Amino acid sequence: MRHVVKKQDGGGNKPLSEPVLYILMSLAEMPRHGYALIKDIEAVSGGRVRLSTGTLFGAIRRLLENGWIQHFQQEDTARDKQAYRLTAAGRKQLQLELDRLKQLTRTVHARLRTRKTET
Amino acid sequence: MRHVVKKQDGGGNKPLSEPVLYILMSLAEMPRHGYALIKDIEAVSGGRVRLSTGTLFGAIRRLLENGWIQHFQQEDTARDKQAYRLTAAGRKQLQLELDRLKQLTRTVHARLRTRKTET
DNA sequence: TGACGACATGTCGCATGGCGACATATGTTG
DNA sequence: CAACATATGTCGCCATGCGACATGTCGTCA
Repeated sequence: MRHVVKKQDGGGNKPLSEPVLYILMSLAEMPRHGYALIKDIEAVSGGRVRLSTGTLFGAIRRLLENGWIQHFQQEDTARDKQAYRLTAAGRKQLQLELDRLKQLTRTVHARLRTRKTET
Repeated sequence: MRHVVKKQDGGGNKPLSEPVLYILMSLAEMPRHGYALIKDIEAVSGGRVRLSTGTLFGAIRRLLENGWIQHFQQEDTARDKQAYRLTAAGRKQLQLELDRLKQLTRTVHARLRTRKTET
């Protein structure tokens, strides 16, 4: 008997993880498939963020379940490429995260200079 | 026989978790004990971030091991309060995280407006 | 032609970490 | 004294990150 309570996030309080944030960010520009995401994220982060496929496809599955991204059919779908695109909900989440990030940055910045005690 | 390879982070590439970031931020202002951290973080985040003690003391233990914070003796140590203070290393990490955050914010901001395809 | 590297998608299992629930004790106040 | 805030800590579940492995295609170059 295990009532596994779905941790459904109604309020949307928890911060996005770095992989998720980068994926949404990448898709905000244009639809991409998995491998392209890895390459783009590596490029846009200056080589610092390199997603492993384990991370990527796990995150993609959850994002699809969330409805933050969805499958996207490209006209020139050459091979087995499955592109994804950001949904309106996903874009909204990204915007919210950006706001959170800005707020956080301001707060940290302030705290780093308001040192009250010298040691 | 399990040679558990210490994931010692030489480069310092991974982002700080939200709890850790807030703890360092709070201690950047002044030394505090555990309970005071919880209260301060809740206040400074506008009530959004409420650390559970499970999260807090786990994080504190790791931060002590890292050498990013250390015990701090208050003169008026009334009871069993154990205060912590940020070390130079911890302050440096917080500064690095701030830089990372600023960079990230800029990038996300840019991507959210450079939409290349309309759907 | 065969080998190699880039492209592309996916699974598995381990370690880490967040967090709710619980346990305990003291100080404060109506 | 009852109730609540202060204060510190543990335990166990579960979600997630991520390296390792598996598999297949495509282009190209010796």
